[in-house]
Amino acid sequence: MKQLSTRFSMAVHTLSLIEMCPLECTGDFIAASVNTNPVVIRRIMSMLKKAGLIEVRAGIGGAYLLKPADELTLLDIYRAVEVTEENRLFGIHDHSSIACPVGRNIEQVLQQELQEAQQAMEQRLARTTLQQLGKQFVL
Amino acid sequence: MKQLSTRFSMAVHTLSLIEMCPLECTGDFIAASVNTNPVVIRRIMSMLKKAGLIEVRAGIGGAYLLKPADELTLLDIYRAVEVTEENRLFGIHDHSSIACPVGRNIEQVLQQELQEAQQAMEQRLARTTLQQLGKQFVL
DNA sequence: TTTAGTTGTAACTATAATGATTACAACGGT
DNA sequence: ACCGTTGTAATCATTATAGTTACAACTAAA
Repeated sequence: MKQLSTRFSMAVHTLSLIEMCPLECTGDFIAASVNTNPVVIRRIMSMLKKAGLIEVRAGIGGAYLLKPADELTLLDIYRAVEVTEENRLFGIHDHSSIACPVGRNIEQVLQQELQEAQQAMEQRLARTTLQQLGKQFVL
Repeated sequence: MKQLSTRFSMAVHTLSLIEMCPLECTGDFIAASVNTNPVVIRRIMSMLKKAGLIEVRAGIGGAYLLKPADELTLLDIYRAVEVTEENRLFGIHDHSSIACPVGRNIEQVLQQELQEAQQAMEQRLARTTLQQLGKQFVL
């Protein structure tokens, strides 16, 4: 199976840099640290801006956090860049046969279970802040 | 972002049917209940067989569980059909700049965090058995 | 006001996973 | 031998991803 996209990790990388040097790191600078194309970073910054996590200075360059780093969790970042339909991580096949007891119930039953599994993951992400991550970056 | 593939939910559906009528439901029968092509089901049954969850009767048709339904968890099924590189759900960008404090640490730091988030999800899946699901199928 | 550097997007590409489908060989009970 | 089934290869359309080029819009500084 395919892994979740690297947008999430690139977004965390981006925000970590913005936290450390709010007004200095341009899209090109971040792209060099992430080692990707600047447009990829600009797209991610655009999503972070839409989610209300950062403010970007058009023309002049640089960005800054709209929330203190100790209130910005990995879940906030995850939700900003990894958006799924109905906010559901797991895909469930539909149009099962209603003539079959399993087919007629599987969607609802699984939906409940998988939702809880997804929440377990998200709650773990919510327990880590950008600030906590920053402390782990060895200079 | 894209949701996780529906192989997982189709596998749960398949195993639920096998539990209810072990030797009767052929690939074609299951495919009709799931409402997909029989080959899709055969591929999933092939993965479940490789994972040691079922035994399939070639030629004659039908299958049966190799573990009691109250010992077969959603995590077993998930691991049988949703296989990622290194068993990691989250993708992390690599080749970050080692000249940057963030770039040189981000991979390891995030790897640790995301591994724990993944485990939180998997532990939740491990708490539900196929038997528990079966009780929820209203006749 | 011009210039240089930056952000914001659209457009295009290559790659890969997914799910569906056809085709056919191999199997096994009747 | 026959018929229904499993096993698997091959192909296809669709879609997300990440990279890339191109260019308009913005802002400060010269």
